[in-house]
Amino acid sequence: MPRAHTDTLDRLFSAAVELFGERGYAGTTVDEIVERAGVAKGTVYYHFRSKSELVSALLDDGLRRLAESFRSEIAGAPGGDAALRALVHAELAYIERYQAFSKLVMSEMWRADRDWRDSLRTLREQYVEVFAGALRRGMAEGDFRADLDAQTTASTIFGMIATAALDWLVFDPQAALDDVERRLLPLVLGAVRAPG
Amino acid sequence: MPRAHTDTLDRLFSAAVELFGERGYAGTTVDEIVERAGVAKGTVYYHFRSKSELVSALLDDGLRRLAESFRSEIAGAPGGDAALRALVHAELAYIERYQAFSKLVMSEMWRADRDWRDSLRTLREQYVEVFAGALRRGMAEGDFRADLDAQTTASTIFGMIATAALDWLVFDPQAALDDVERRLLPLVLGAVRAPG
Amino acid sequence: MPRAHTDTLDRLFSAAVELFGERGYAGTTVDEIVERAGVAKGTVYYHFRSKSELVSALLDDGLRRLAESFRSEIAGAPGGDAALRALVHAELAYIERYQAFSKLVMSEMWRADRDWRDSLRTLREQYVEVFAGALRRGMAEGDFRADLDAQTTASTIFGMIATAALDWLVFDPQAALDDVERRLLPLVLGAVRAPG
Amino acid sequence: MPRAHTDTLDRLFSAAVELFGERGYAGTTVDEIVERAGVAKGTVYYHFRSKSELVSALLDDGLRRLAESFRSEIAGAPGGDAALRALVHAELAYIERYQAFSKLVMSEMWRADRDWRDSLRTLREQYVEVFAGALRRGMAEGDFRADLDAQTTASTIFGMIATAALDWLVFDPQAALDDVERRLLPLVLGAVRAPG
DNA sequence: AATGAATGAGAATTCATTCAT
DNA sequence: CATGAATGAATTCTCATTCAT
Repeated sequence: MPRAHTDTLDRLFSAAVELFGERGYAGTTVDEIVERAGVAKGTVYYHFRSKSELVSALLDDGLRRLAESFRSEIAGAPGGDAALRALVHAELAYIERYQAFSKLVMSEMWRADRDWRDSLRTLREQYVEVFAGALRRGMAEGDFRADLDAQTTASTIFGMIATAALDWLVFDPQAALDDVERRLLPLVLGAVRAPG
Repeated sequence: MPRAHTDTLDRLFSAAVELFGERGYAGTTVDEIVERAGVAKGTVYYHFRSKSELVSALLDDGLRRLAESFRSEIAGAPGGDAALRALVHAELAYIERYQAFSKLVMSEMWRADRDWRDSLRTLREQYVEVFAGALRRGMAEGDFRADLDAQTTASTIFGMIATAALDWLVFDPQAALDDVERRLLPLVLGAVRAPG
Repeated sequence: MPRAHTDTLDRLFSAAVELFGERGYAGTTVDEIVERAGVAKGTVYYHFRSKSELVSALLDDGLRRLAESFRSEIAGAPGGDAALRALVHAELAYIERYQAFSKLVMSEMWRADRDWRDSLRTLREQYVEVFAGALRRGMAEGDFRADLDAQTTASTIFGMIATAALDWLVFDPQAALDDVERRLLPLVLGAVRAPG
Repeated sequence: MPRAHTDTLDRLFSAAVELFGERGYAGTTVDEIVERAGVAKGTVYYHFRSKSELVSALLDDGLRRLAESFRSEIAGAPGGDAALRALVHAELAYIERYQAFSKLVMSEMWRADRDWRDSLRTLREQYVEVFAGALRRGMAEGDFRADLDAQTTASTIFGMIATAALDWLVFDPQAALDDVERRLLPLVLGAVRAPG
């Protein structure tokens, strides 16, 4: 029964990402994960060499999903401005859908000494590159200011969206995503648009 | 050889904040803290009921410092625009000076079930209020767009500055603070300024 | 090498009861227990939430054994007098066989603020009730004085036997149980028998 | 001011005996003692070499008091029977007055490995000897059974009274001492009196 | 005579990992 | 594939004791 395998892994992934998001990597125990997943403790070590390999797999998985989400969102955008709007929407939607994963990433991003450090670096490079691409298009089209440094602007805007989204989820959870987007979008566009 | 009370606590605080910033709360052991502080293990438990109470005290202390820094920075600013520039500078300077504390705050801000949850809430409210004040002045003076929601804009801009600063410290540490500020300031001002 | 579940718990129980009997609860370390039991330290915490829960389990176990021992002893006794003789014998035999447990109970019985307080209360109620039953039979049959208060007499006689037995074990260990019983029985019977 | 010294020691003694009675020797910390006594921690080590020396001093003190109480009580008793009645009264009164000390003694009496083991042995020998003296007088006068072993009977009766008294204090504290004595006395006298 | 900050060895508890089934 | 009892090193926390004041 091939379903069984996938099912077990899915339960493990969901439980792990939720808990890591809530309590952080070091603050989450394997016991808590297996309890929430409803599987036995040995099962984790049947599928993964260690706790840190579990988190690596988790990051790689989430990373793949984020990249896909960004790429498909930006695909049909006619210009840099439209692409940036689409990315704001995509990032907010992603964070809403994968809250736990997003919290995990924001909490562990600045750590120095982790085994899965590289997964996070790759994650960051990918999304920064997608944002930077949209920015460069907008600059080339004259919509965005020409003096922007695409790289740093990209990571700054990514962080701006991420903190706004998490702030909303944690401190004002009953607000609608649409409202958040409506308030955030002018700030993002204002930050990069050419004046006049 | 008993030390002066303040000295012992200072050493403990410095060591703890550095390590928590580097490795997170759960990733840091009390042994590591006391070794770096050069005090005995019992000393932590003489002054604090537990490891988590040490973090609370740490947060309260850093919070006080941040609020002071903001208030003194903003004091002489002639208007909303100048105040916002001053706050960008102050936040960057604070994060550079208290890197470890800043990482700690960013890592723990989104956690749900921590003992020091309240300290973090208070911290957030205070700095959001300072930013919101500057924004309201700028809106009243016509420099900033009139349709801004001061609260959410404030927290978004704070997060924008914080992620930019941490990104710089972690991924591009040899860059100068001045450069970061020069690249960041137009984005922040563009985000809130009235067009035209 | 995992052992059968029952075996591990048995070894833990035996080791713990011996040590608690010798040194008291607070005077016994978990390290000493696991060393004597020949298991790893984590095993205690796999089976019990804490050291104090181990004591509770121990008390509940010993309590069950004592109740069984009393009930089977008294079963065939033809009258109150015979039942009381049987109980004296049963209690002495129990204390000789479960010395450590008995010392533990006598040491902790008068404590106010323990986690296992309820286990001890139940223990006391059960044995007092068995003694009181025998006393009531003897009173109804006219062998025992009619003015006895069955409850308080029961607990007094239980304590009388217990202190005599422990005194013997601690201060005169080479004496035979038979001798102790021979010297004790007239005192017990004299205490309750109707004169004449 | 010579009062001060005595006062401090008194507070220390009271606090220590109460806590040792409630929680046992090993279960009581020096911190708890000094907190209840309202003195600083160093004070204990100014007056005593160690925690175990404090308990030794405590035992010696209580022991002296018990011996005095017994001796004065028995002094005017005309015969063995009257002396035994007086001792029952004295022991009950002592336990009521020095509850904590009594609990301490009963809880630690059966331990093997204590520093102050000898103090307890001496205590036991003294009170057993007083009871044995009364018994011997009663046997000589023909009031008590001639086949009693004075030593074991003495310790048994002491334990009988002690457990009855503690049982009363712990499990039925609102009862009056007089009632306890009235119910206990016939049992004690019945245990040793010559029949007929 | 008394204090209380500081100590560090030792005790309780946690937790990632292993392995026989 | 999956289990869960067992492990033991690492970790948090305790507490009797010291000592400069």
